[in-house]
Amino acid sequence: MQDHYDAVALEGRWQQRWRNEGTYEVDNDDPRPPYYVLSMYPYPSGPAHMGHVRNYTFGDLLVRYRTMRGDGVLSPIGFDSFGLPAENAAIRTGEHPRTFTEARIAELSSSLGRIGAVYDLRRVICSHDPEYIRWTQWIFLRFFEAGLAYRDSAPVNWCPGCRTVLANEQVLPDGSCERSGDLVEHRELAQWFFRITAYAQRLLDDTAGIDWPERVKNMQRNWIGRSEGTELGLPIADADGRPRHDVPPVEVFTTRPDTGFGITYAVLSPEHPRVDELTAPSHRAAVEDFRRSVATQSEMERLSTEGFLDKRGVACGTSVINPFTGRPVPLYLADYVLMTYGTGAIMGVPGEDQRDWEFAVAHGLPIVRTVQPPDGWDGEAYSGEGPSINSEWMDGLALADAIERAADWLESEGLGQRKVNYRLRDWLVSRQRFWGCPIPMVLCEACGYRPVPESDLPILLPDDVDFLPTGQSPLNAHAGFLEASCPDCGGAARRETDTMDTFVDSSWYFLRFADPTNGGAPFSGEAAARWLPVDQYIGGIEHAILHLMYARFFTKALADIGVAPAGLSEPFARLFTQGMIRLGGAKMSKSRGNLVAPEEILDRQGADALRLAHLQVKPPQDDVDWEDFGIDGCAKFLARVWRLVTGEAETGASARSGDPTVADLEIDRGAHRLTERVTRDFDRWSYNTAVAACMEFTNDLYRYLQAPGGPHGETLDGAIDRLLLVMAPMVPHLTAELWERRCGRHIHIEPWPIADPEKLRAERVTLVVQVNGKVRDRLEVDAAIGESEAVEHALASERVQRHLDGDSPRRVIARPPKLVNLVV
RNA sequence: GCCCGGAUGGCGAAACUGGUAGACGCAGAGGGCUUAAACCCCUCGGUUCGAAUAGAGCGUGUGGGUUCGAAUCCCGCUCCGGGCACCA
Repeated sequence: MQDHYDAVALEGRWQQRWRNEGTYEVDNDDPRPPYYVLSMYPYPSGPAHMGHVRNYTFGDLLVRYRTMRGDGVLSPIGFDSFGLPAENAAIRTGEHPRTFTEARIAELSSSLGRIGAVYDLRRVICSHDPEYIRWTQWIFLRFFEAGLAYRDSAPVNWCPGCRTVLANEQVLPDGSCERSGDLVEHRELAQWFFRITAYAQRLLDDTAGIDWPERVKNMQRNWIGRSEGTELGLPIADADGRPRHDVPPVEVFTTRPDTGFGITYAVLSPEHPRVDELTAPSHRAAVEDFRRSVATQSEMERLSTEGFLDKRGVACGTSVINPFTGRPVPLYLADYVLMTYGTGAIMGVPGEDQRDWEFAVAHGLPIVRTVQPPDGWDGEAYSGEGPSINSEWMDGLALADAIERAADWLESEGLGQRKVNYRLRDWLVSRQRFWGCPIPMVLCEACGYRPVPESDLPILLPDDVDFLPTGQSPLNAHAGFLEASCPDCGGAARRETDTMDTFVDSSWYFLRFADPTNGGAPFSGEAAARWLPVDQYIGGIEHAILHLMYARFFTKALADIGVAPAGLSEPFARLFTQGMIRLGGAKMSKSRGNLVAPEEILDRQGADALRLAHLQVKPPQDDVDWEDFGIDGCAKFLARVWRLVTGEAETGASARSGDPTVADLEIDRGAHRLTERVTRDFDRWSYNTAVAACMEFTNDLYRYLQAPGGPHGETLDGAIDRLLLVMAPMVPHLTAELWERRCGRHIHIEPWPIADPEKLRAERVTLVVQVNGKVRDRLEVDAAIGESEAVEHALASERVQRHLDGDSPRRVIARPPKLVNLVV
């Protein structure tokens, strides 16, 4: 065992061996306890980038660790292989997205292998695989049957750059496209939706039972945005200011029904369906102008007009009745009232809402306070706690009581009812793109949109297509694809050319992994029940809302319609979100051109050094700067371990015999302590400290070996065994090689070492002696020292005596064997 | 504006339930090995005063508090990061 550490050569050998021997393949009837580790499947963009390396290193560590712990670990990998980049490349070069994508998959797959990540490669799935398409479409049809998929005309976010509709989630707060950065426009289009809002409450409630980072759960709760309030009707006023009974009232939603006496106006969204009906002839021209200007505004412009509320609203020339006072108040249109939230209309209560206050001032409307602001209040609207005023039968009530009383009154008078609103909208899944899963519907002139029969699945994308520079989906021009017959009447029909948002594919792939070759169903209930929920899901924080929310929705919906096991309500029992990698302060990404290619490091220093650097640099959940990585230091440490184990380092240990030395005892104890620390650190995602523990122990071994009176050969062997075993999940190649050389066995199927509690206990410990809380001395004492003995020792210390200044301690706090604090 | 996190040496960080602040690594200094350099091995290192390997003071963003004892718990503030945001 004298040759030098050649990481690159030995890594290739081991990677091949794990693949050939199927070391990490697991069957669905494996007798070991099931454990499902999943790293988010990647979009195949070519060779792995540093973010991939980080993600798959963490996942791989866990797969190997749990395997050594005795679990039957399901470790699958797949590719999120539909999506825009392949289609953009096709538009540029003419290469079919499928061949383009498959080349990228081969590259990515190979680089994942090169970092030493191991998977059950029999279970690989790709979103664009015909079998996967079949079951994605099959699920769409089940959702359609269940009323969870529907077509509706809706104002949509249209990205002119991508020439497609975007989900709300894909529009950035400044109104630009998440992907292309183009300004998103508003258009009215008929689109396919998934009814995720039907699950809003369950998606909210069930966050309580999953072991996810609080931050992510919080983001999801924010996104769902539950709001409790009351919906009430404001009757339309006639010319004399009396309520009309021949037309329905304007419905508004409010969280503050207690402010009802302060309603001094009402506002409709410009898109509200009753605008025409409720506009007086005298105001029609102004209202029409206003609606046109709003429609052509981008989200950005609409936001930028903040602060000029006089220009952002227009009067309708009609009035509605404040049901609390019975008096008429004017009706307006304003662009800040959204048709997509609540009822698309609001009541204006300037006294308690700052935006309403500003609107009232801009339009010369009266302001009536209905909550008494605190003394010295010099602000405008007051939305805090306080007794009701100017509110007749509510006067004097505290805020919470007033809200209840007002809601009760509205309900008892038949004027309104309590209601819960959510910010969450239905999921728009239509994309006017080619490279996605076709939506399995046809449009029959006679029957309308009809689902294609199950026997026709999968509906596949044609190969003979031309990509136009306009970016239009070539499906619209492909006669063979378009042509269809109606499954109901048999008449001519046109196939749907919209494809599904790629988030649909990633909303159920983790279920398919449980049963990836099932030809009669997306997966069997039995297989899903065995593996799901995923025991540990690992991915980037950037998926905190979209992917994770959609996957949760799918899991619940599939369980409800009897496809997934009834008891399966959540897909991912535990979630870990790793931090991003930055370079020069910016997130590393292809579009920024600041990628560091892992391949170069793999060629030079090897996968183990790169993996170790990822583990060591920072706590895994933190964002990390590439500048902070110490690859060289990690490579140096691995070479140090190599020399220690192969005996290149001078040991002389094997020559020793006889009674155990102090070094023997301490090294043995250190080895058990190492085992304990690494185990605990793995279980709590503290990989940086696990690496530190290994380095520390290695340093200790070197020092002991050089000091006179070193350890016996057996002690050293035992210590090295433990060191290699606990390092195996982190640096799998080096440890596998050294282990095989030592004992001819395969380290990755060895059992995980257990720390002997007896050996964790030290015999001598440091007793800290404080005087008035300041450390004045440190004494080596027996670990079993008693309280009085510890105090005795402390008082005997010369340094301590000096600080006691002749006094005897007024109070003694003894925590043997670690600390004595003398108070004078 | 609302909701979450953070803040510790030159740098990344560690400190399990309040009990030795700075483990481990990077960068740095010194020494050993070597004809020499690299590699490798060992040692040092928060800061101030001090000749000191003597001793002492000060130190975990900031101001208070609780406690024998606070990086850790409580209250106020500052700064940084993230999420949501005309949401009625």
